[in-house]
Amino acid sequence: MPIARILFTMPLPEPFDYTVPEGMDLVPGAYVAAPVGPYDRLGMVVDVLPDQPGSNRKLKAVTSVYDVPPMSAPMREFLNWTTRYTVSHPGTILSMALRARDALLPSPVELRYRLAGPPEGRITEARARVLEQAAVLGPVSASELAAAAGSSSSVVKGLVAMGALEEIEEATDPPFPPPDPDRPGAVLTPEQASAAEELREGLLKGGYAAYLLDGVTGSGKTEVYFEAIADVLRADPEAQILVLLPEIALTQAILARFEARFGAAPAPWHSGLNPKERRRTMREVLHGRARIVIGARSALFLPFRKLKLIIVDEEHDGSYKQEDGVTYHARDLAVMRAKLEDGAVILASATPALETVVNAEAGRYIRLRLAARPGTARLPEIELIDLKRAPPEKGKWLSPRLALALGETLAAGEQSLLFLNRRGYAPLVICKACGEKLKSPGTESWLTEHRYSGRLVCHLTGYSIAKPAVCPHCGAADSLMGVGPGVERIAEEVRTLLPNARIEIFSSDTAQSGEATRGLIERMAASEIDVMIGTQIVAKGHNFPNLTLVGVVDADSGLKGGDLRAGERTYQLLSQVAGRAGRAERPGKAYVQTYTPDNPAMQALAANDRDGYLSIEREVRNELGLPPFGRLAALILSAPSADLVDRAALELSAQAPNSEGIELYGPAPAPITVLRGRHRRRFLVKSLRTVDLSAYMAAWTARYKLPAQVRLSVDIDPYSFL
DNA sequence: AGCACGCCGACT
DNA sequence: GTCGGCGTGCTC
Repeated sequence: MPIARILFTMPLPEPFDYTVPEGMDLVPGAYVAAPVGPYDRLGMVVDVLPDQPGSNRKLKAVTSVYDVPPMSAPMREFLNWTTRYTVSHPGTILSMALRARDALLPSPVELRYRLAGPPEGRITEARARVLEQAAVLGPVSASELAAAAGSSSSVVKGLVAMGALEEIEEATDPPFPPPDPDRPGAVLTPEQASAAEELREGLLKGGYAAYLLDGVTGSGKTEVYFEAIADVLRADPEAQILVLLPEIALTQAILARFEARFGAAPAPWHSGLNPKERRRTMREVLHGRARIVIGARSALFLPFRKLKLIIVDEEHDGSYKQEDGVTYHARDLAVMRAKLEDGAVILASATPALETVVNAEAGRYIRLRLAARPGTARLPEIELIDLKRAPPEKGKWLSPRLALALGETLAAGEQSLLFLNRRGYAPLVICKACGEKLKSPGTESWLTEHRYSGRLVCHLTGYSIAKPAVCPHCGAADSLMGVGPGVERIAEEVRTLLPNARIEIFSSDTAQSGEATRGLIERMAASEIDVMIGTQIVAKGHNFPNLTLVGVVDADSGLKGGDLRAGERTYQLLSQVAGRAGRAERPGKAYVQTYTPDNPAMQALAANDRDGYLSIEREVRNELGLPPFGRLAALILSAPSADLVDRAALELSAQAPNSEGIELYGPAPAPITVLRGRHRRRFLVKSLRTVDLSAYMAAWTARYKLPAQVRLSVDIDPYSFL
């Protein structure tokens, strides 16, 4: 009997072997059930080997095969590659691809009833009412039909027996309506049309290609990639398309734009789906019926049959980096997936990541530029406010210039947006009596005061306490004082400044549910809010036509903190926030408050010189051998006691293989030294671009047997160093 | 991932 | 004296 090598959706290091029962037809990629221990588990065939007659290995048999198309070869290659790249177990990566297991089963069905032939028999009043309703409602369930007719469902059954009604089975998870590429799209500007044309030529040639769609905010990137989607839909009736968006941007608005262009909403995939929606999307994807999928980063792992185009919108967005569990960057993986699928990938952004720009300049990506904003909308004028020269009044955070502009904007009936990337009321709580700064236990991280909830919260560890009445250090009463601004304090200041303005805070505290987020965005769009004060959550692609003033309260905050991408992120965030202003016919104005107006990021921002900023940044990174000019990996060890983790770190350090082009830093206390009761130590590994750093990390960690209670995690290309 | 097996604290 | 805590090891 042949032997099937099966990978299970469990964190096992390798596939297991099973015999293939007589008559079972297995191919690589087939989804199967097979016993692991006492239970049948879901697995995927990675290989089928001929019988090995000499072997007397006792193997269990495969139980059953799922009646669905097997996973495609490029998808399997992609999972293999991701396994190696992220230094994970293959089974863990497989489970990311099979998140909704019931998608492998046919859709459950419901019985529905519709009009059939002429009734044979007496038509009572109740029967007539049911038939009348059946004509109006179309196929519905017996109970719905009976309720509408004011009868009982036995009347419905009676009509079925008479042949007047017909019972049909209808899928609970119906297929998604197919998109129509030939509906009229937006009228493209000449610039958009030429970008769309270049894409079309490339896409019709087929094969792998990567594009950077580099267009300022509001330049119509979406319209351009809509045309690329239409081209791919037309060219191949089986081709599937994946559109990746940052989770926060997956709103009703973007779905509505797809629906307007293609006559049907795309299949959605994001963390907010319920199990039924999840299995529906996954089933339609794996059968190849869902043509367009729009999703957050995890949609990259859906088992498409024939994925020909991937679009990564807002490709610079930090939320594409998955930070816990298996760490990956969805943009980088999307490029690899397109390569393996022999398809195309389009990275779209107004502020592309340095990595992406460098790839484009090296010729690895084809760059398409969109410079103009369509219609009359213009990029806002950006003015730096030097806080050293024009400081706010004592105890205030808004400089006179910005305060004045807020008043003028309100008087003109227009909207303002203040941006401050600090949640809560005050980022630091200090005791006036003893000078103690309140910290999260076991860390050096300050507690933030939240007046809204009356609590002190650690934003790194999630630790929170009710604000104490006395100082926990010296016991002084009424001595605790919040220092520095958070969005709540700015809101308070604006309330004093503009008592009649309608003010709202937009942060992860006030927009905890998708519904709350949507509500805020809709009210802002409908001009029901005069001043919105938000954290970086506001810096996404929302369109507020009446927004004409943007104020950046503390542009310097992002530049602190030793993160290698801090400068780049600040630049992106600020130009995105500034880009919120004046998207419709009104010109916008942005004020950026800073203590470091001479910083290259600030200068480039004021001059609207993105490329100038990037070239400064690339010099620095090139000199230091940092990404994208070198590779970086982090390794974090954790254990319940500092002693244990220190000993393990020392041993691990001694076992590090010596290798050309590798520099090892650490062990050092990880930036969050204690997390959920575990002490953490971190290594940083820097290598040349030419080194396979994943392989190095795998080799290093494989040769070391972890002591009990010590855990290890590897993050290839870490973004946050926390 | 589950699940069983196995050694140390508070209970009917 | 047991019930049960979760640490460790195993699953073709």
